[in-house]
Amino acid sequence: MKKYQEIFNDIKDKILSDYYSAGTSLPTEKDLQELYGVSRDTVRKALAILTERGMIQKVQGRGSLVLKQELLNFPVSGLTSYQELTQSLQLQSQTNVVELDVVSVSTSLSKLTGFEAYSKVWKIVRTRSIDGKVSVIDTDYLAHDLVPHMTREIASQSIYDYLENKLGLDISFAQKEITIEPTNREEKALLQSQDDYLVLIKSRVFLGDTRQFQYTESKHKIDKFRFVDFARRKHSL
Amino acid sequence: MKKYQEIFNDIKDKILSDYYSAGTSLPTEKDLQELYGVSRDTVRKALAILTERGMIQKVQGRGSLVLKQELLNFPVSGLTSYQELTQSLQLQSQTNVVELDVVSVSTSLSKLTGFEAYSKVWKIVRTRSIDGKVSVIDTDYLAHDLVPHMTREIASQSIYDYLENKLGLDISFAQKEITIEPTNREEKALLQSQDDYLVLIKSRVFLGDTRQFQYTESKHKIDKFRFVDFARRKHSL
DNA sequence: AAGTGGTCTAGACCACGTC
DNA sequence: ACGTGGTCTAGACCACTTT
Repeated sequence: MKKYQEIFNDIKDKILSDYYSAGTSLPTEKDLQELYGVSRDTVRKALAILTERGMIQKVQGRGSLVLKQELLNFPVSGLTSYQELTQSLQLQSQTNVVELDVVSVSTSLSKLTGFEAYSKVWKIVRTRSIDGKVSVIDTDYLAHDLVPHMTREIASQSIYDYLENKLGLDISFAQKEITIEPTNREEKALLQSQDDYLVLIKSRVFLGDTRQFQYTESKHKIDKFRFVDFARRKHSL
Repeated sequence: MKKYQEIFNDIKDKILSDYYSAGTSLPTEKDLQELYGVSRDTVRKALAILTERGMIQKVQGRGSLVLKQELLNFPVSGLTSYQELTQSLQLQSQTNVVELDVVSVSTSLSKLTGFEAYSKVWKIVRTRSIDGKVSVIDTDYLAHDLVPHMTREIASQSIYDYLENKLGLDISFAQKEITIEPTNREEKALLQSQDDYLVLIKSRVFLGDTRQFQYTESKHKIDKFRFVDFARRKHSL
């Protein structure tokens, strides 16, 4: 583990356990430097991650202030998988695999998904239920050359866990788009709903070496959708 | 202007103008260091911003790859004001000030907005129209002690421009939440719409010294809403 | 083996806020 | 005046990819 990651973790835990509480200041960079026995730059790297996550705010001349965490409990932002989400919130959740096939990418599907035409991809359709009620329909396309093996068993658990921990893929970044779309008959049936609209999240997901391995359309029941974000103002940089 | 900002700007412009084109590599850090006549750390700071914005991806041992920008044209993410947005997209947009008052914060309004009870705030209701059609209703609450002066004139232009450039406020970060809500009669009238739902964006916005100066509810017509985001996977850090 | 980015160090000086 | 974080430098060594 890198030193700055360990320091970040330690400070993060201390903030979450209220050892450093909201509204107070963290120790100065000089003090943290001595506390952990590292250079100032290493401390500053850890503080930079805390800043980016919205846990602290640095004010020149004053120090690093600990921010209130109340609104940040639900991290739909930042590329978190459904499985990780329900686990961290301890929700009772069930996944049902509706479809699992290998398909060839047509030219129109290529335009939508970003995958090369005529390449092979897995198509996986799943429904996600909480308290026995379907709240999400996921349609995943996975590059077949990066994910040669896939089963209903894996798809009903966490695909991300399998990709990262079994296949060792380095999932790195995503481009996402959220819109509201009219619901068709099939979607109404799957969602067991008469709502005329659903929330559609399209994402293209890439590995650390910039190869695309996934395209997903995630359709949320309109009353089950909530997106929480922490944003920093990017001045005219 | 800071050196790393200038370097960031220069590389950003070169990417946008296709001087460095998607799929190719940036010069090495050593080359950039010599090109700009700075230390390696300063180059790395500029590259870190490009990475965070999703413009490049660094791959150890290979270099900094330029990513495709196609999905990132519409930066609703990252705390951009409506005025800045319509300007950068060159949309014809009109703002109509429906209400402008000073109100005292009740206990319930305090809970919603995050402002202290019994403090004074501006309440501003505005509609935003594109091509003569209302697409957004904004309800803003601004801390009166931080913004002592407000007019219909300012509210119909850009409030953010006034706050940053006239008052010199340092707008820094926000906590945002996006949900879909049923539309009431008044909202239907303002949006000139029969839709049963609208997109609600609640945000609390803070200054660099962590004082809250704004709470906003932004209600979007459901078919006019689009949210695009670039997200990096935050491993179990 | 050579070249790339990733981490870490030690030190300097500046900008800002508080006292 | 002092203490804080912000910027910048120069150099070392490590991890990974390519040749």
